[in-house]
Amino acid sequence: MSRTADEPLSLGTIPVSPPTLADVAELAGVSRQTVSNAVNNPELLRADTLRRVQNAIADLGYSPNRAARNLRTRASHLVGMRFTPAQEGTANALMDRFVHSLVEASAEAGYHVLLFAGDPTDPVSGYDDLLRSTAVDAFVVTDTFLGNPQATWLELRRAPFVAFGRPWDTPESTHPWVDVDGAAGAALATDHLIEADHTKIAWVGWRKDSWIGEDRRSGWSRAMRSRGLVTSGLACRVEDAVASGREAAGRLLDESGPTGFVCASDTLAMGVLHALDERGLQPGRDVAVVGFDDSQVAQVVPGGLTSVRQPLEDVAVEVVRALAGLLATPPKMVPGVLLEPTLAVRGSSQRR
Amino acid sequence: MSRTADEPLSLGTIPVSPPTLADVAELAGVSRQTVSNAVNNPELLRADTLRRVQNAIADLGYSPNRAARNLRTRASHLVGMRFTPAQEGTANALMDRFVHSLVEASAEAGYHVLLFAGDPTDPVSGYDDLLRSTAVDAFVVTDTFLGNPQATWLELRRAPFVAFGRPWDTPESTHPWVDVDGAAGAALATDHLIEADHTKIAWVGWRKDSWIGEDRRSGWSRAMRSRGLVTSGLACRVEDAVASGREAAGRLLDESGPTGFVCASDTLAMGVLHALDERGLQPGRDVAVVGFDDSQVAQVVPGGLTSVRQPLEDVAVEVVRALAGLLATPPKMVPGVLLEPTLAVRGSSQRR
DNA sequence: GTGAAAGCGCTAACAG
DNA sequence: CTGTTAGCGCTTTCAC
Repeated sequence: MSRTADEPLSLGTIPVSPPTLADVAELAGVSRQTVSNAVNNPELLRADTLRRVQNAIADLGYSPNRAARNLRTRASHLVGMRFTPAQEGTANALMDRFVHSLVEASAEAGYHVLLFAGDPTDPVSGYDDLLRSTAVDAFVVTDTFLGNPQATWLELRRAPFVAFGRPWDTPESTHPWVDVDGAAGAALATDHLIEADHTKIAWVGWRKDSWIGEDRRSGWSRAMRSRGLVTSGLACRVEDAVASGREAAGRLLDESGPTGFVCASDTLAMGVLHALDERGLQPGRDVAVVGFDDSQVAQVVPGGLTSVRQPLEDVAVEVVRALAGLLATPPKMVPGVLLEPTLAVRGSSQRR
Repeated sequence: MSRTADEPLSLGTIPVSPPTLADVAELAGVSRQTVSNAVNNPELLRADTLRRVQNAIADLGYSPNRAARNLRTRASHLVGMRFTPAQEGTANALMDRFVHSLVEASAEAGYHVLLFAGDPTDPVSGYDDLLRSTAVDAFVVTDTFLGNPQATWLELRRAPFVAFGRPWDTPESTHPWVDVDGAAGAALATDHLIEADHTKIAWVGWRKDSWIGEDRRSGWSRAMRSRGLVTSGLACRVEDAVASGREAAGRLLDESGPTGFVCASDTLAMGVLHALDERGLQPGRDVAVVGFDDSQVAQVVPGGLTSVRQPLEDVAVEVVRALAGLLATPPKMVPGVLLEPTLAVRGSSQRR
């Protein structure tokens, strides 16, 4: 069952072994090294030699063996990203949209994205093995909802990584990061409602232990105050779930009678829509609602849900840019990058 | 245990070079091969030797270098999956849910998932390079909405792959596949409405060139006919978009007055909800609606959208099982696997 | 500009 | 059971 002399045989479903540098060299009548140069440093070759080699490469359908190249260059051209299951019932498909963008942006920089699972209870699981086995060149760290132990851990190990999300809890961190200005987003949403003559605008946000949540909330309160509008009695902090948003909206409606809601997530905003629905109030006409993240839910719900949209495509591009900087020789450290969100205006915030 | 004399230096952000087999061997006082055996064939070692080696491995934090192992074993333990951007405004986050499951299922089988981008206009782009550079051991092919040129292409190259989706257009294919019985799902939805005493149940489906769409449609018509219910004038085929679903539902409502809708997707079902909304009809109470795919939209839309749910976790497990079979020596070909969907019942199909 | 030699870290085959 | 030998396919010196 072993490979004899020159005959590459098909092992199970695996096709004949692909051509190697040596095969190309033989066909082109040059040495292996010259083929390598043709691939990696074409400017070193004489024009006609180069063409001859390139023809041989094309004829054979040669592509350098990744494992061999990785071993030699000590680089895998892979970026690892932990991909934990989104909890169901949450409108938060944000990460998925980001992954798509990341895959595309990485491809342009010559990188592939390696997804790995991790024990949800251990924020650091999965990284260690990939790092020690040099399976990836760097990581993209995303799940920074509550603090960011991964960043601290990776920094300690001097592993190259870029975070999507600021190091809220560790301001002394020096790793590259890319983030979206949540406060600006919430302010954008609030201003949008204020311009439509709303004055009692409520905030439905996340538990206080979420840095992101507090950031977004600050945008709401800043926008309100800058227009001289009161905020007291108009805010609440709950779990990120439809039911929580519904309850919170019901309570706020009963107690303070807001005419507008700005929410920390589309999930919460959907909860607000539920509450309006129950009371026979129509979104947009009676009460304005703005969500956050511009999920698919916001886009297809009847009437449409106005929502703050994060520029995830740009985030991915910046992440890859930072990654490329980290991995360059010498490394070029890219400082933190903060991007501005936009507002996708739909029926839930407009009188029809 | 720290490194001796020739201390590897830190290159930029790259940490000290990780320990190798030789380092472990030296520390444990055995040969490199013994360490390799301790990792790959522990049963070959004497208990005390094994323990000594394992201690050394733990002390050093050793993990086999992937590239070297890949080169030697001609396997990367990576499965490639093309990840094309989902079109926005579509409730179809199905693939994302699948990817999550796939990552988890793969991890248990010792595989990581490599995502790659591809030119959306060329269904085969991206595969070729990965295959020739032996960067992945196999592929998971998913985007089989309209036919499946990838499968044919990969089969021709004898590349190992498993498809999520049946080879509708190439029944002569012999590759492994896993799919969900769409006809059964639609029948499930239809029966659900029939049991609630609906008799005029409409079908809102996809363009006729979609095999999947026709399959699902057949489940509806079969269920209707088996109860002696008429189907004529109750079906339409449109683009998979909210607006199309809305128009189609409006037309059907005006012309045939159905009291129930079964849709080929949640996106279309959302369109139906729009149409009901416009006419002041309440989903569930006045008209029943069932979607397909149980997207997050179905879960969070006010009232909830009843939807056919594909068992994606199981699909992923079966895909990995088939993959493992393909990659085993000798390969064990797994035949096609067809899984049954379930129905997630929510407000849109129940009188409240 | 091109070629020859060396070796990245690992594991398959064999010898002891 | 353990150690020795060889080489996966590639790139990095360094001669020519």
